[in-house]
Amino acid sequence: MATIKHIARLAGVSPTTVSNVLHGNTAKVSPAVRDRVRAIVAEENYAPNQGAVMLVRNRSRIVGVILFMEPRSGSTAIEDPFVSTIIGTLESEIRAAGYFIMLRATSDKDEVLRLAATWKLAGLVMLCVPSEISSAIVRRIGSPVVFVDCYFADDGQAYNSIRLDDEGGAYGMTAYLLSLGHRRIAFMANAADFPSVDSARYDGYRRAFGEAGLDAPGDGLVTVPKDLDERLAMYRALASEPRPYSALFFSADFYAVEAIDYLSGLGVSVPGDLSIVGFDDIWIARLSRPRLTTVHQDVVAKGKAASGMLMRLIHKETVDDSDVRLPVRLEIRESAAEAKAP
Amino acid sequence: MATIKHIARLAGVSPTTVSNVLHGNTAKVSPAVRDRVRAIVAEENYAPNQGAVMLVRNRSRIVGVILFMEPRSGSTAIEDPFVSTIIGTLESEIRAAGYFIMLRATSDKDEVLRLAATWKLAGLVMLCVPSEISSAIVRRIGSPVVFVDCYFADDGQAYNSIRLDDEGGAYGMTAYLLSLGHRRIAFMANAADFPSVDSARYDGYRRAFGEAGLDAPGDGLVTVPKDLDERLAMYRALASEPRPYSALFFSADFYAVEAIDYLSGLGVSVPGDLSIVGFDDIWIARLSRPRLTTVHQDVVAKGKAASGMLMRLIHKETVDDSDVRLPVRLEIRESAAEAKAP
DNA sequence: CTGTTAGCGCATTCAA
DNA sequence: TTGAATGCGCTAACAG
Repeated sequence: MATIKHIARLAGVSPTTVSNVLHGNTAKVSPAVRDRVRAIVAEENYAPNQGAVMLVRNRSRIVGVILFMEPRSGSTAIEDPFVSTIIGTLESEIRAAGYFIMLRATSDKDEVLRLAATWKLAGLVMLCVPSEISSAIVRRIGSPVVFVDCYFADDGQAYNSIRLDDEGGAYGMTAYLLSLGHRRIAFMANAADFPSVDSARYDGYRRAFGEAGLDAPGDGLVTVPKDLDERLAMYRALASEPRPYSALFFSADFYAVEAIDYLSGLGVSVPGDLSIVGFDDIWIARLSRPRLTTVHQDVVAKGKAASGMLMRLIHKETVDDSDVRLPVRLEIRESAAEAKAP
Repeated sequence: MATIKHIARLAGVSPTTVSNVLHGNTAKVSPAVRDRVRAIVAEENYAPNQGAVMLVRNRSRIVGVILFMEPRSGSTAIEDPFVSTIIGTLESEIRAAGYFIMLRATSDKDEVLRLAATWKLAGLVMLCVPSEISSAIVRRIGSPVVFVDCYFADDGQAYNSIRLDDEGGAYGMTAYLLSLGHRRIAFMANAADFPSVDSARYDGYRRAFGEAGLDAPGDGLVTVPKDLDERLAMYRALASEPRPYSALFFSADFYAVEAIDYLSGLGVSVPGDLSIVGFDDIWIARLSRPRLTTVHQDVVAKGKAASGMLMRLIHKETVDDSDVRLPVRLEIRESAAEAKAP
């Protein structure tokens, strides 16, 4: 293992000089020495011991990417296509910025705190964290944190946040369904606890009814179970006559695609018998049959925004907008159609 | 930031004693002191400075997860559903073993070497690495490495490897297609350069023909372009009359699903006009219409096997089987049917 | 322009 | 049973 001391010995200079060359403090080093040292550094394949760097700077070049995990949701949320896309984008952005990625799935705020402390993390990106947790973390952590797709309690704290125009997207989709003549529209979400992505989308859903001079159905909010079997039972109930709804607006494409697939198997025609739409536009949305009408978001832009904001925070540059709301757009494909006349 | 020294001061003992308590060297510490120190450690939320630990042990508790990336393939391979599933599994397994995950996508062997050196990695898991690279890495790295889904040049080196029975799986699928009466079967892969996953699967394809007393078509190996537009052009060519093949055996579900979708849009009936099958059984395979007939692999088992083997290597335990071949099975769904009589 | 030195937090050896 | 001393590799302040 090449060390600075080792390089210095080979070059016949002191460790400090090597360190200066490595850090580009070339003003302090003669060109001849600089080139000689550089050659040896390259030749010996020198790589700094990041442990030593951490120790002396009290900071590492690691960015923690924290994936919030439901306590009981078994193994892995990473295979969610949305999550994997954002992780992929974050990886390439953070790497390009010269940092290293530590990936961790957890549901425990203390674990996040411990991770940041033990590795002296340069910063963190937190995905899909509920508000109690983000609040506790922001209050007690030393490193800069950027939250992606999180909503926060109104507790007067400052959060650096990248999210979507969830309310507006859901508003647009609901307005579109209303324009097709649907009135019995269900908003389907895991849980619309306030504040959260789902609650913001639910707000948009209700606003669309309100602005159309209509009341949202009293039973318009439907909880999607996490358990697959329970979910399939729910799909069956939604399909059986008399159909309780004419359109299902899922807050996540994943479930929408699953529902389309399952209901097609049951002989329900989508969108002939039932319109089904989603939110997110994950890449399989256009592979489903019929292709899913959904709300499109730009996940790559989201990853870039998150990593860009984090880097500015790390470098203590000013962040003009610390609550970015990325736009979304309605992506009309085939899974929603005009409501049948009653 | 709580340090050992800090804890020691609070407990009125020496740093050494605190260290002994933390490491469970309880034989050297009186029970009273032990409990007092433990209480303070918990209260102060002590977390060791991993930089210092790295420095003194010359080893970190980080496992590198390296995702091989085609040099020109743009951003992110992580969103490949197979890759995201295996990363998710690795994350949970490695975390459970008490290690941290450093995720990195790269196509550069020197970068891998530098990563291992600079972070004193405890071990590495390398995904889908071509043989030239694995050979160079294994020769020059200090840390244990487990390769997942890699094939190796016959260079006499020892590789720790987890992979599938690729040859057998492709054999089984091809035999199945032959039993349906297909003869004009194309084997569709990005590149069947030897040695690789694709070449092993291609071997299985040819063996099935051989054992049936048949010759594989001379034009049986078809290269799938990486570029989407080129791929779509190829699908069109495959669909136009006279159809060059009656069945397409894709070496990856991803392309099979894409082809089914695209060709359905062109009015080609699958499997009526053309049988299409895949390999891997990614989760969207059962969402496609028709559902994809494919070769199923157990990705979770693969992740567990990889992490388990790596942990044994890290702890210098003996590894009985350093070249694990996980079984696969034919998953017959709907996308392949009997060949039409000519 | 170059070298000497101190100290970051921890594990470990040796001494008490 | 406890503590003092050492050194891991590096950066930065300072001295030459």
